[in-house]
Amino acid sequence: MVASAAELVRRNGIAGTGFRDVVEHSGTPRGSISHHFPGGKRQMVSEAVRLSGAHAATIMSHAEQDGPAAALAEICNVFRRSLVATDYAAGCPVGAVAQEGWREPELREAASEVFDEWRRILRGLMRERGWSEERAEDMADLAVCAFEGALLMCRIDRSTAPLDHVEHLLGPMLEAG
Amino acid sequence: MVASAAELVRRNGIAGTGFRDVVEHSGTPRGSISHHFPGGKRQMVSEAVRLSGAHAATIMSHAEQDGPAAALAEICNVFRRSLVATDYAAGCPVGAVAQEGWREPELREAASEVFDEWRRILRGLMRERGWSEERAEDMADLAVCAFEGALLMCRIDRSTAPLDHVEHLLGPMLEAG
DNA sequence: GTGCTTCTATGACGCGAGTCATAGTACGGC
DNA sequence: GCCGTACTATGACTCGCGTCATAGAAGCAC
Repeated sequence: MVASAAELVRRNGIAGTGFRDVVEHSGTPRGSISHHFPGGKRQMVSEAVRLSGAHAATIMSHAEQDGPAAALAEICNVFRRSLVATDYAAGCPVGAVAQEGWREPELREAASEVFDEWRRILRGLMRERGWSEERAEDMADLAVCAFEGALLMCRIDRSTAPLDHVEHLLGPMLEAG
Repeated sequence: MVASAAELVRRNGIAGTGFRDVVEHSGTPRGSISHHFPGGKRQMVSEAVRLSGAHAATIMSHAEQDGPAAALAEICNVFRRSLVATDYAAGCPVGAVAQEGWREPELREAASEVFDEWRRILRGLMRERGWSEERAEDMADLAVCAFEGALLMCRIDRSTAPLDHVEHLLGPMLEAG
């Protein structure tokens, strides 16, 4: 159910994702919404964001031993495949929450933690490559920002070019301190 | 009225911005909505995006003679001031449409044109600095992606640090081919 | 089997949204 | 003075949403 919510939020945003859509998409019973999510929609979206964030973090960690550029390439590949497979409907659920749900403290905090973990992973990989703490932090910020922005722009362009360019330019930068 | 719509969409997104909010914020008569916007909400948001996009384009153009880094710095400064002045409520209306309104062809096209113009401006400035056509295109993509992503992340972090980092890292890159 | 907890089914409720119809007003050309 | 056009006022209508209340079913300890 949380996975379905994440998938639908990716595509349609928070406001565009209703409980009715979620139960239909997941095949779960409708009557148990308020039982599993006593916190209502906020809770469901919050959990969906954390799930997606953790998923992305493990993807990056898979390429951990190959350095920061490989981690970026890996996550870009996954999202690029999602984009083309869904005809550019699937963006990033965390970005969706950052855009629509930032007023809700619960959602803002969930997104914040996800972004922090992503940056922490990249920072760690860059430090292993000999980056200074400060430069690693700045660069990790840049990478995550560019990645999120690229997902936005890919949908608008109906093309993976922005993501390709971001990966192509940022990859070498992440390696060489 | 369009300006008010742009301002409200920046803050609350499309779904979070109703006609009632717009007429209240702008002080315009409520009864004339369907007269001025026969295309409904879509039309209003579309015009708001184009207005904001043109506004940002003129801001970048003001620093035109000082090169691409100055143009980026200028637009970053404007949005940074908006962020702190509104306690991190004001994001980018174009980004909001890219996230929420991309399914509506009219909105998608409006956002697409705005992004294209921004990239075109940056590309032109970089070509003047001796960049190759291909590298200039890639780099312009990266700059706009990182900028949009930074606005997202600034709201979540409640800090201008992501935007600062993007500007500091990207500025020198835009100058030196 | 009985009773308790956990989960599911169904539907009603209230709210706020976008839209639209109808009526009213201001104003300029002739 | 008259009329056509441009704009405004008001409110009703429908629709879909999140939420909640109530009732029913399944599993399980004893």
